Amino acid sequence: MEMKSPAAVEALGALAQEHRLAVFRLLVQAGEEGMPAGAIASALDIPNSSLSFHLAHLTRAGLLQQRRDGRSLIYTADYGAMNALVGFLMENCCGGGDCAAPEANEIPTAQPEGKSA
Amino acid sequence: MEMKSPAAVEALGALAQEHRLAVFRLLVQAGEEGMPAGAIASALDIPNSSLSFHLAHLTRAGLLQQRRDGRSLIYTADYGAMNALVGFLMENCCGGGDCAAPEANEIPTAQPEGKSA
DNA sequence: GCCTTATTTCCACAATCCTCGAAATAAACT
DNA sequence: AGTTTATTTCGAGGATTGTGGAAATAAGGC
Repeated sequence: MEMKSPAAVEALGALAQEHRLAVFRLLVQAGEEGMPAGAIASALDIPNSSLSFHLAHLTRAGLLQQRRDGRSLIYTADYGAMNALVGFLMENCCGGGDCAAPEANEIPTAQPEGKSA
Repeated sequence: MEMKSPAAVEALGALAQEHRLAVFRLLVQAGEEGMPAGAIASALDIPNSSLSFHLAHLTRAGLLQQRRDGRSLIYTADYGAMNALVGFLMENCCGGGDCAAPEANEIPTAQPEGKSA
C-alpha cells in the first residue's frame, strides 16, 4: 500500500490527460466488473489505436488491471492503487496534527482477489 | 467544490512532476502557515528560477495559494482544491453502490479564510 | 484451415514540457 | 536615491508526449 514518489508521479502523469482521466473515471464507476476495451472506446468515442495507447499507459502506471475474457480484454480500475495515491498526496497532512484528513485511507472497496497495488 | 474535467486534468498535470509533487506535499504538510518560496527552494534543493516556474504552474492549476509577507511570497496548499480533485477521481465509485469511498469528501481541514477552490 | 471479431503495435509529425543562468522586478531599510 | 534581499521573467535547447490509419497479433467459431 505504500507508495513512493516516482510511482506517484507516474500515476499522476497517467491521469493527467483528458482521455485517460475519462477512461479511469469510467472504470472507477464500472466497479470490479470492469469493461472491455471496445466498450470503453465506443463509450468515450476514442479511436481504437489511441485508446490502446492510453490503456497501456494507465496499466503501466498501475492504475488499471487487465484480464482476458474470450477475445476481449477487460480493464478494471485498481482501487488499491487509487487509494495509495490519494494517501500519498495527503500524507502527514497539516503536520500530522488535528487535520481530519483520511490518513491511512482504509477504503474497503470491492476488489477482485488478484494482486493489487 | 465541484470540479470539471479540464480543471482536474490541469491539477493532475501540475502534480505529475517530481519537483512539483514534492513542493505540493511539503506544503500539505506545512499546513495553513505555508512556506516562503526561498525556504521551499532550499528545503528541496531546487534552483530559484526552476522553483518559480513550478510554483507558478501549481498556482495556475489552483493547487496553491499565494500571499505576501514583507518581501517574501508565502505559498500554501489549497486543501479545498485537493479534496475536490480526490472527490472527482472517486466520483460515483463502484456505480455509487455499496462502495465505502469518501464520496463528498467533507474534510474540515484548516483553511485561512481567503477564497478557496 | 479459414473467416470474423477484438485489440495492439508501428510510424512519423506536431506540440508541449523542463531546465537554469542571467537579467528584471518588487519590497524594505538606511 | 542607493543597497540588499526575495522572487520572477526571459530564452533556447533537448526530451517527452498525443494522434490515428494501416498492418500485425490473438482468440474463437465453422
